[in-house]
Amino acid sequence: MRVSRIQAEENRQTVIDVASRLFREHGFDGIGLKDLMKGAGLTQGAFYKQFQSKDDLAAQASRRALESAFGRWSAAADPQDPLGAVIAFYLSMGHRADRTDGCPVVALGSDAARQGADVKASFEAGIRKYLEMLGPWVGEADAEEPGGKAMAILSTMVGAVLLARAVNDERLSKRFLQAGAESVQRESSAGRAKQGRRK
Amino acid sequence: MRVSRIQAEENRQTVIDVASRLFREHGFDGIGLKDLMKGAGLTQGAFYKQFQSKDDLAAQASRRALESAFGRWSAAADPQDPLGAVIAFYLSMGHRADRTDGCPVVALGSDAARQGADVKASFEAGIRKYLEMLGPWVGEADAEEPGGKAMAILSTMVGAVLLARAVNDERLSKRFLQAGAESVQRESSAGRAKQGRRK
DNA sequence: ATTATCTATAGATCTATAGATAATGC
DNA sequence: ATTATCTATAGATCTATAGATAATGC
Repeated sequence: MRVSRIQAEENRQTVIDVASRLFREHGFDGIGLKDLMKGAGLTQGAFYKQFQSKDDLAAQASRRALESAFGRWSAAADPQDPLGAVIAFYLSMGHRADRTDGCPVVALGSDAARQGADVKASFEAGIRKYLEMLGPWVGEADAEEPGGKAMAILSTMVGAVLLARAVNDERLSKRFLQAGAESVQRESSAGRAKQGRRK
Repeated sequence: MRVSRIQAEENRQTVIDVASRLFREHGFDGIGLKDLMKGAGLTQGAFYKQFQSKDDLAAQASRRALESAFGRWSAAADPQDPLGAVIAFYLSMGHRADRTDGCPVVALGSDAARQGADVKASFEAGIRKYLEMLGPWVGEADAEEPGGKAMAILSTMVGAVLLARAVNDERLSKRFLQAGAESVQRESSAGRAKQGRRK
């Protein structure tokens, strides 16, 4: 029954990956350890050799989910128009429909607010990375502290997808995504104009 | 043990009120029927004479929560500068700290996305009311369909509070709220300028 | 000898239902 | 007679732990 240390570490990573997706789909309270472990091909009994508690896994899975989402932004951002490219997939009906692999801030933001400091630390680290990436795109210098324009734009993007998911009417959802995209474009081009970098 | 019909109806309303607050605090999956009923001074056994299921209560409590939040907007909105007044409390550290009585879209938006059509219908109705109220404040005519500017502004407000709650660092939270407020003011004054109503 | 995973289980809690009780409503 | 609420419980599920097993690592 025992497996090698390498295999055990691989299993641990698989559990974190699976949890990062299943938590986004069902919420932290919406799925149990049994189903999380089953998703990784293991049984519930193996859990506590790998993690301290369900909260511990929630923190690690949140970190993993944010990293994965950041990777998507990096991959999508083509050099010509990185913000436009990110907006195109973030503010889309595809993203609205795909909680499992979508942005964890939207999928779990309300849940994260009820969690402990560890889960919030994972979110905070991921959110800071988003802001660092957004800053230069909207005409803000690389700075220690994130800029207000990047923060407002991220808020608009997150809010638009959250609202698009909270309603039944798909036409209304589309309008939230579209309105968000237009607003972000306005805000960002105003920023770049100030720097004399309007395209 | 039996109470009058009037008392029974009062009890029902109390359960809905209590649930609208406790769901915002703990999430739909984070609190059970026993504690919900205890909050209204009843026992769990009385639940199913009043509601079809927990989902049924979730839909009714969501409706109640949105109505209550809309009431707060109406109360806060002074005629001189209604948007400014709403922003002042919505994008505040007080609102960040008070999930229980705060905006249900922020407190339960991620959860609502996982719920059935009834809960989403409650959210949709409430969100449409928010938009109807916002429209005229940002220079949009009263129309059948909500305007894009109001939708973008609501997205920014919701997103800013969601992000402010998902991080540990209070300074970062404040900056999200501040950045959201400034962005909304920019967007709305641009709207009013177009209509020649700049103050 | 150590240990990663398994099966089994403790003890709590969850939603929902059943039957008893006592007050209302006719 | 009806019924709003109560106590009690069914049956499922939850997190966490205990002990068995079998392969690894020394």
